[in-house]
Amino acid sequence: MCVSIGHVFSIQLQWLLDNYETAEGVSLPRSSLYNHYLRHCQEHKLDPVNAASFGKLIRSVFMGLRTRRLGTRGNSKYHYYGIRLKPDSPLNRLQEDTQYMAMRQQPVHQKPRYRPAQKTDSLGESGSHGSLHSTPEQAMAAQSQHHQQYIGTLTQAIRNFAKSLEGWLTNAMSDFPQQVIQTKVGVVSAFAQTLRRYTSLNHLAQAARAVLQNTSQINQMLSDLNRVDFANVQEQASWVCQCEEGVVQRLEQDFKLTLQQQSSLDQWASWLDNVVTQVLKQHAGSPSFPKAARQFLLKWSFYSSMVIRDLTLRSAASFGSFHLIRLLYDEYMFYLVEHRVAEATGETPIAVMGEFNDLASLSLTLLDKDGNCCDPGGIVRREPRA
Amino acid sequence: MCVSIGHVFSIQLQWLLDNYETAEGVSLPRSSLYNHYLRHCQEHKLDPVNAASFGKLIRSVFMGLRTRRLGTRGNSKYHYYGIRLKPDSPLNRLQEDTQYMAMRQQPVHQKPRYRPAQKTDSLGESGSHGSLHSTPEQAMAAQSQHHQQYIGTLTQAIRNFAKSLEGWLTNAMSDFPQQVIQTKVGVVSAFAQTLRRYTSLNHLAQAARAVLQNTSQINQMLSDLNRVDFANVQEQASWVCQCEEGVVQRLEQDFKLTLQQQSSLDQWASWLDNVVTQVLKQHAGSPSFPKAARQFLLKWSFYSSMVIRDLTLRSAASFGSFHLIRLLYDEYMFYLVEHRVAEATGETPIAVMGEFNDLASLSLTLLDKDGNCCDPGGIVRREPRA
DNA sequence: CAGCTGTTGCCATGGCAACGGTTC
DNA sequence: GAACCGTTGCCATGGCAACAGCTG
Repeated sequence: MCVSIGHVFSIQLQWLLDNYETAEGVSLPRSSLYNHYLRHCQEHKLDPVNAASFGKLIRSVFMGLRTRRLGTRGNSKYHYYGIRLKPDSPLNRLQEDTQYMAMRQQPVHQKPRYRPAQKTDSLGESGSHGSLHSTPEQAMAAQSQHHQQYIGTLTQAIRNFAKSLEGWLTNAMSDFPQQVIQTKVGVVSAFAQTLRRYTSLNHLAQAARAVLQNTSQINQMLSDLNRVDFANVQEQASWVCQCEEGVVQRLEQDFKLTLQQQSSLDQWASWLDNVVTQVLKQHAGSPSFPKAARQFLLKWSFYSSMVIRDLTLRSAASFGSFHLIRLLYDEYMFYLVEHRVAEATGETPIAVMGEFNDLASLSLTLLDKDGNCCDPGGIVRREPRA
Repeated sequence: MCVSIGHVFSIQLQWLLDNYETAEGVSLPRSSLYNHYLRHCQEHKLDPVNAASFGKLIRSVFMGLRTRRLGTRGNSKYHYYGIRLKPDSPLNRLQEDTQYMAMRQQPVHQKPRYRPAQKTDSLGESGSHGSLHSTPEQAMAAQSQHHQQYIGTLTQAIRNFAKSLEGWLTNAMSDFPQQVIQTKVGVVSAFAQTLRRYTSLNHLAQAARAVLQNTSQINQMLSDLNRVDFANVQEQASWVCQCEEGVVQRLEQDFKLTLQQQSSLDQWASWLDNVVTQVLKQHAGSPSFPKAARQFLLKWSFYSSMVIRDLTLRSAASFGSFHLIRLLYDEYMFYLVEHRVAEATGETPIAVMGEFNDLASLSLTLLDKDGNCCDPGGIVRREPRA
């Protein structure tokens, strides 16, 4: 037993020593180091310690680490200062979004910022990535290439919410940061609208994909979902929706199954498609088709809300994931149903619902390709702030 | 300006000195001290600093405060150690749930616990509450007077009870005929259900009240809500819900107004009541009343979801508040509608929707009484872990 | 000069694990 | 002895306010 613990420990330790080294004047975001660690654990089927305990480990291995909080105002993140990824570490390939900070790591207040043409040697000390972008412009460029890191922002925010909701509900106390800055809400053109919704959906889909590919999140979702009291949900919803219990149960089972199989967004999309087909087939050809379709959307949404509600009351850790996925799936459902209605009535989807078609004509499948938009994420994440 | 800041500061300071004093061997939960402070600020229309800054204030006033974390395993709460409420403070009346801890505050491991007849003097040094109960029996009695604090514990117990009741019963009756078991379990689980939903709703209401009383949160909500693109919401929802735009806009305006006025839960309850009345009055007396009522619930929920969706995509800081409030209001809407349907059809609410009435017969108003239990919060927060 | 902005010190809170005392 | 439990140390993260360097 002692042996196995020691063994596991030495694996962790070796991994740390293999991939990181002490280095003056550079820092790493704690989260990226910890995320690497989590990934490592997942790959080697080790169960990870939490961030706090990991901190102890790190500090016991690399003595003398200091703490810094870097980032733009209101967005500071904790960093370990005095450590870097080894230049030859395979992790460099996994996540390249951390090094661009390296160039700002000298205790600052030394000045060589924004001196484009002048290659200051204060940057030279790190032989690795930091120096790959030896001018701010290059660093910027690098940064924009690493937009992927923003994908998780939404889920992170929501997860944080889920976490803090617990606190609210118990303590009934909390205060938001006082960043109440009124921004005028201008009149937005339909085009801008469509564009925004496009990018929103795009980001949603990317975030959702990240969730659905993460085994531990999936597992958390499954475990949370299994705690949901579907009998209660049905009990309340049935009066409102008048849905057959059998249908609802089948959907529940199907959903869990699909989740369990770590389905891709593609597979989810066809699952959703199939649901719509099944539900609406009995109305095919009937003049009541549009009405039935609308009712289906209403009820689908209602059931989703009830499940989300249950998850909230249980402070399910996966609340954020479910919320995210629910948004995306509802949106897709909307698209699917509209499409069916358009087919059924012979109208074009545009006639069914104006501009929505512009958005909806993107299928999830399209969104599933590796999102390479270079939008640094101002859409979903909070604007840098005006 | 400096003067006014100084003035405000001195008010705060005077209030602290008036109500608290240093005292060895006793502690106060930080949250209760901070809650008192918030209440004081609210009453005097001062805007409060956050808990962290309040901590600085406290420590600058009462030097030498130490930190302790007391509570049952997994439920520890931070306390200031070395301070107490003054015996003559009016706050004693407000919240009597903190002092019973006093007798356990000696750094412990000293042993005079449970030595009924022997009046140890280790308790003597504090002239106030701690020493009023110099035997465990008296302490018990005092404790039972402070039963308010147990409200939370009670709900916790109820909930745990409700949760495990089913399992117990199934086990206990494992050798009864299968049908008997099923019937019994059914009855009991319905009951457990009711209890569970009662406690959930209670907590929801308390949390919502905290949100609605917090000016900065309200402001955040307003600002976020004003950014919501209701035109877009309506555009999507109208096809599904077929609601009149005018009605929706009026609701939107009303909602914002009610929010702006920092309405109490009572006022919100009557607002909701009024909404139901307005919407359903055109169906009064009609046989389609129940149907209309159900449709209303569906559409209400759908619109809520759309707004929440918009808030999510904007990463609104007040997302959590809205989510919380939405859960509560939906629940209340459910109750209201059911009640109306029962009236309209002449059935009892129970007939309309079985056991739900048991829960629903609590109005929000009842829940609005000051729930100041210091419930360690096992209800909504995640269970200690299995 | 006044106004921004990144950084950091001080505080809060919370998870986990170790410790020492109690109970069975 | 084993199991349990309250407490505490060490770590994490995050808000706010003060500071200092920029920028206009």
